[in-house]
Amino acid sequence: MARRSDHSREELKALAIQSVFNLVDRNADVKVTARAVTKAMGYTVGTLYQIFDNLDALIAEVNANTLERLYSAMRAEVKLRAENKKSVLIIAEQYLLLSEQQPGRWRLLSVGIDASQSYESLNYWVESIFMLLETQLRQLAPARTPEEIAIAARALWSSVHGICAISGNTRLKQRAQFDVSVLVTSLVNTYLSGLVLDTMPLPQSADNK
Amino acid sequence: MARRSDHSREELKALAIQSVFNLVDRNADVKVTARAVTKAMGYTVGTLYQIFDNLDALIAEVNANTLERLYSAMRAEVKLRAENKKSVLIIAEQYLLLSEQQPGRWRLLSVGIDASQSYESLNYWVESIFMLLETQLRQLAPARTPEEIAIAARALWSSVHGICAISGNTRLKQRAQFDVSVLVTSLVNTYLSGLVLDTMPLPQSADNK
DNA sequence: AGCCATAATTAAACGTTGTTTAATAAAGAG
DNA sequence: CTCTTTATTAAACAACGTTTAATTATGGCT
Repeated sequence: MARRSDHSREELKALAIQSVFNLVDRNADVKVTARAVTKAMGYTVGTLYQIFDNLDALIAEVNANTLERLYSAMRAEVKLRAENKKSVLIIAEQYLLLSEQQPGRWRLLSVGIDASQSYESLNYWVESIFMLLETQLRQLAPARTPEEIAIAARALWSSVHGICAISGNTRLKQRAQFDVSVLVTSLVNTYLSGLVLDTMPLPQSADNK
Repeated sequence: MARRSDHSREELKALAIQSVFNLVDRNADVKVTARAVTKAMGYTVGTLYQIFDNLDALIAEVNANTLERLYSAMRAEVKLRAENKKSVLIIAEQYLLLSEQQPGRWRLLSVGIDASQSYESLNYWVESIFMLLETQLRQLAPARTPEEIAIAARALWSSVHGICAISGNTRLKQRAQFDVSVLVTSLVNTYLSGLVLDTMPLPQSADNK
């Protein structure tokens, strides 16, 4: 059952990524293990290490793929429903949609963010999303400086992620638990109101180490 | 080297928790493993399972301990510096302080939140912090309904956590990275401005799917 | 065609993890 | 002093990421 050369190295990479998607889409809580992935590919575990340096590298590529799709969806929705609804809220809702409708992919992304590893491809798409977000923030609050806009974008992104991470994972069997979308909407709307209405400037980054 | 009965069951529990603190305080990135903890206690691995159901149960107790200390610190600082600075910002800064000055304990808490397990003791202290936060929010925005206050508290808590989680772990070697405290301050101040100034009500939880 | 070097694939192994089980050794009761 | 009980340990288990050695197929060469 050895050597098939059915797939080129690039095909194997894509196959591995697709296999991870299949695994976590079928069961969001599944452990994405090296043997499980390669078995789903129709190979044995060793093959993974001919394609990737290690399992984390594969997960990073998967996450980059997820972020790319997320970015495209955000961009498309913003273009489609411009003037209709606040664009920043649309962007946030797309992130929320990912965490709700593809929880497996989102969970992979969520733990990957903490992984302390900074992979190139990952950062590229995060930066892209930041740029998209900053563009909308600039339109919304033209009085703010570029640095204030950059800070706002990062604060918003991290906040929406935090809401999804805590309220999404904490089992909702808890009493008086609020829907995640309510929290996200509240955060974005209220923060944006403050950004537009408040005359006090945001703190300068000059005082950071 | 067997049976010492030097410690009662309760003492062993406290010893285990303290050992975990010692481990992560010495090195925030260390893997908290069953064998490492019991070795630090002066016992072998099996002893852990006579005290706790499993390793996660120990970590949950550690996290409850961390949250209790955090709650006390928040409460003390709010009382101490009342009228001086916005109390909500003080509360947020205490969370930030934990993540910066005791990163090991914070990391344990951070991954524990995603653990999908809801331990009693953990939830108790989270609820306590929420109540403290809601009290301050009520004073700050008396016009808001109790539900709006509750939503604001959860949105703020999750957001501050998200900022610490993303900006704290992503290696700051990144260009143009902003200090975590700047992001937290921006988020809290701007959100609070919106909460006070904006006349639009927060979204009701009735209109969500 | 047939052989050989090269490379892909696998099987097996290593060290480490959480957890369980059987063996050991200490403490208290009679 | 012996016996029962129980804390503690040593050893084992399965699963994990990763590495190594053994296979097996492919493509080039004569």
